[in-house]
Amino acid sequence: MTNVTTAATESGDEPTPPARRARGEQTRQLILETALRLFRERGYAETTMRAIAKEAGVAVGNAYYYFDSKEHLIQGFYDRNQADHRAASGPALAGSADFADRLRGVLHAGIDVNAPYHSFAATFFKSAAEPSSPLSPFSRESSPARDASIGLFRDVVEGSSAKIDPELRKELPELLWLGWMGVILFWVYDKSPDQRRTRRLIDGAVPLIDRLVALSRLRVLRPALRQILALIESVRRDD
Amino acid sequence: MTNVTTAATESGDEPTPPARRARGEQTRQLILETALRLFRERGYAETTMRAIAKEAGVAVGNAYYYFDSKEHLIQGFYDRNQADHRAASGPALAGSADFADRLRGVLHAGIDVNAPYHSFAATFFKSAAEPSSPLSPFSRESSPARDASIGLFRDVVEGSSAKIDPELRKELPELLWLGWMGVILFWVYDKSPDQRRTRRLIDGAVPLIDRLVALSRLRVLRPALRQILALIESVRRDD
DNA sequence: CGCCCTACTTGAACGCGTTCAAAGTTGTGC
DNA sequence: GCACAACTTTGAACGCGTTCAAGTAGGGCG
Repeated sequence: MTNVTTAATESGDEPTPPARRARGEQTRQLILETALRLFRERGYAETTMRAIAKEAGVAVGNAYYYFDSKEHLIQGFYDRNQADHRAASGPALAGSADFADRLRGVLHAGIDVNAPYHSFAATFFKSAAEPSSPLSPFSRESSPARDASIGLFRDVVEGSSAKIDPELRKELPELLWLGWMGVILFWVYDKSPDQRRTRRLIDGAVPLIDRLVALSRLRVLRPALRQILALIESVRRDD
Repeated sequence: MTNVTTAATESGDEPTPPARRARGEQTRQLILETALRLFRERGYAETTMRAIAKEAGVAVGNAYYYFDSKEHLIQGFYDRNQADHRAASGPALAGSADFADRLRGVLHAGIDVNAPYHSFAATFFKSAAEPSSPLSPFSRESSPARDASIGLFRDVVEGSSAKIDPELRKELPELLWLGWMGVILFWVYDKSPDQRRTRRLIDGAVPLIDRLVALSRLRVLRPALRQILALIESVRRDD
């Protein structure tokens, strides 16, 4: 774990906050790094806040000064993972203009990136499932990571040579992201060696999606497509 | 099968114990009833094991004699809910032979039954999301409730006049159950008044499913259907 | 320099889910 | 009746996440 924060803390001119003390930010990073390391080494449930504090050389209360709860520490994991996913998707997005290739590449890259955390991800996944939790992929707190992820699928669509119905094209990135959440859900439950069932799911589903997307321009299917898009729209309304 | 887990599990087919002592079963029911009542009144997280014990007039430890954990109390909720769902589906299943009507009726009945528990269901949903949890809808412990639920959707299919591709017909109950899990997932996250977005989702999705199922018999779509069924099969393999 | 203000830090304490050794209760065989 | 074993019940105690009143420190201003 390389300390990425030094550069930021050394500069004496921070933009938004009063640039007076960067000491706190150092402690914050220290606690976060320590926590993520222990999560990886021992698992989430087995890592106590007391252990994190002790290992980081601070008091328990100090961790709560920087993080609202133990769960909030995972948000850092999310953010880093999202960045890794984009990086790992680079080759696939640069290598082909074929929609199916691009989608398959990004999905497999996502699984690659998450693979080392399979067992540990499963245990903290339960936190993410609670709708009111800030860790939920649908929560306001997760929206930066979510938007970044949707952006990744926007790149899949926009960089592809596929001819797509314009109305569908608009919705497709978010729909693909939703599908990706489904894949992650499947992956979390996947106990097969190397999660190969998830790989098969991706390889099998991508051609189907590809064909479905291509069919979206057929005039015969226009009413059906419209109906689906209308359903999505009507379901999205309200709050 | 190997029912060695706790002394608390149903002793229905165990050979050894003399069936004389049913006194424990009374206490077990008392604790369960009290717990579910308090969950409904105060919510899951806000109901403490101490409060359940006090309200039931027993010691905390006694609750743990019959239930491995606070989460295990929810299994009772599951079972009852499943029975209620079937009962509430009666009219819809008796009233029409139209596939869409039957499916819509069963789905709405399921939401009706769960509605009183919406806020509390959301908090216990996080337990269900953990793959290793016995509360997971895919777990071995949940298989009785799961099988019963799949059976409900089998009734939807078998009692309907819809003409369905025979291969699809075989898989359809389980697929509909999976879809039902998706609806529940959506419902848990649905914060609109009376969860009306979930109602709209059902009303919008049912005709689409109905049409899709009807199309399954078209010869042109046979290869596509085969491909989908093959994907399901290939993903199901392994463990 | 010295004082203040505020960002930061502390650790005891709280209530929680859970455990467990001990005690109580009850049916059965002698 | 008695003793024994199995079943049931108890509540103090443990370790956890979390809170909070109290303390510390270091830059800015007089």
